[in-house]
Amino acid sequence: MDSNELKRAGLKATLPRLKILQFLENSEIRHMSAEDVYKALLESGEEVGLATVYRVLTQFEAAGLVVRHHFEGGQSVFEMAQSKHHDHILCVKCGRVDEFLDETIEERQKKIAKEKGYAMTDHSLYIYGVCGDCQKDT
Amino acid sequence: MDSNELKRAGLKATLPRLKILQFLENSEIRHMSAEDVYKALLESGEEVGLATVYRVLTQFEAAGLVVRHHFEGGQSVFEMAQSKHHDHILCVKCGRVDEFLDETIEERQKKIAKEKGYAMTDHSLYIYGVCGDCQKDT
DNA sequence: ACGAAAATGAGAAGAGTTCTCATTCTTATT
DNA sequence: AATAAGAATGAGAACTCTTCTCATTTTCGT
Ligand SMILES: [Mn+2]
Ligand SMILES: [Mn+2]
Ligand SMILES: [Zn+2]
Ligand SMILES: [Zn+2]
Repeated sequence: MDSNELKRAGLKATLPRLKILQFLENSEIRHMSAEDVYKALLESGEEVGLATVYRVLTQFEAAGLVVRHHFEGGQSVFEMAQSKHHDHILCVKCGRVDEFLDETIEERQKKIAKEKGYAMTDHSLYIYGVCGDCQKDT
Repeated sequence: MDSNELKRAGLKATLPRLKILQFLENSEIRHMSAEDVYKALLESGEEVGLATVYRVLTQFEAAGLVVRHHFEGGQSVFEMAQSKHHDHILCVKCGRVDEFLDETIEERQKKIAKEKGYAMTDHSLYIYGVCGDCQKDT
């Protein structure tokens, strides 16, 4: 029962929130835009408004249930929060997304922030390239 | 004469392009949105259309004269291209932007791309935090 | 089951950016 | 210097993504 997960997050267990949470948890695709989630729910026969999807994803983000990313292309992309932070490498041809965590980079970032006198709150790192599969296709 | 710089870039030396290029070159602020450029030109009495500013900045980007960044907040931000690539650390309170270049991070990124089988084309790294000045203010 | 408070959904609105197309400007050629 | 062909401009329409508004529906403690 996901309703407990919502309760724990301080959110009422409404139908739209349950549907969205279940969908995110069960989807094989980890990184999805609000529109992706909306369309997928529609196609599986679930009735949810687009405005609600946006609202709920933002609430999930605030509650720490999901993480929002700003990949190139203008839309926000969401994924279920994992225990450990990670960064992303994306294929500019097919949109594939891979994840990585590099402690050296993480440390360096902290060092840079300190050197520049900043109290670091966050960071975002995206590597763009052509994935192995797309390199084959000519 | 900036017109030569434009010619070299394969662009006709039109008045709007010259104005925008001069403004970018002489501005003390390095990182600006299209709207910033547009408003600044208006205020200094120059007549340029907003659509033209967007168009010209995109052309300058394609020509390698300027670099486009996607800072948080949804707008594209532009700066005159420098000889050397660099990344950014931004204050979430006042919007201040500092630049840095860390060879260790650069190398690590290449390594990660290789490990994941990607032919790396680009990367973007933003560190967010509270700058020294803003830490003082309460 | 009831009622107060919160959430939803449809569509309007907003922000940032691109597009359309009639008019103006640039530049190569006389 | 005048001309002409093609390119660039600017005003506003249009587009995309996201948030807001508000009437209606749902949740949940009693
Ligand atoms: Mn991820
Ligand atoms: Mn910079
Ligand atoms: Zn690919
Ligand atoms: Zn600051």
